[in-house]
Amino acid sequence: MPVNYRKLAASFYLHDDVLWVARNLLGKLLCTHIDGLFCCGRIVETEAYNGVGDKASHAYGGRRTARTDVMFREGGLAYVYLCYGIHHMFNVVSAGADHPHATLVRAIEPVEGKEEMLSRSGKKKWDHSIGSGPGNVCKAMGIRTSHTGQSLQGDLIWLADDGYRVDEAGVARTPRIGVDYAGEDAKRLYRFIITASPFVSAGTFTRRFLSGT
DNA sequence: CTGACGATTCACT
DNA sequence: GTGAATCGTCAGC
Repeated sequence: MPVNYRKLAASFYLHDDVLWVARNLLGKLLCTHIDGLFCCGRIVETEAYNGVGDKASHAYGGRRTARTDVMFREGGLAYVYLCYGIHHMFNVVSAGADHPHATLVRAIEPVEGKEEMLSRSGKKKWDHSIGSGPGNVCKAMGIRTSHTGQSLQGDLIWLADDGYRVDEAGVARTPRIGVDYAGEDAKRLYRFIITASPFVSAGTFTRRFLSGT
């Protein structure tokens, strides 16, 4: 990892407000050293899943199963699950034990290891879709469901700060994507994006929401 | 054991 | 905009 990167401290993940975590993950670097390849990308889109009271969360109502168990553990772990039988989704578990908070990383801007990401994506030509959307993020970074439960203090998957700062004017909040089933919770502004990034997913939805039409 | 379905993506119209 | 791909998870029997 480049010398100016600082791995996020364990204390970052213990914050009890998942909205704070989701907001402050913007601009941080998601790094992986998987299959012998080092890659990292700057996080530009996140979604917060706010504990047992959030209908959109896998932990809603205190549901604790083999899959969701990791969310109930102390913050600082990776929660990776399979969606639609095909797509791997990477989440950052936060807060203390028995507070199942998670933040889904939905988009990154590739910074290091771009060739490896392109290769993993299976695409021939570079384009924004490489880091856009939660399934694509995992594909590019090599993250798989077998990595669920991994410590983010470890050397497979971790988060880093290189001093980059995201000012409030460059951040927007919208409802989350694909959680229409969650009733009132579907409307909450739990999605955070760096507005100017071309890697942010769900562009049509995002523009419509932000323009109020 | 069975069946319905999902925090999605992509090809095609 | 529509529909198919594809399989682990979980509720229910």
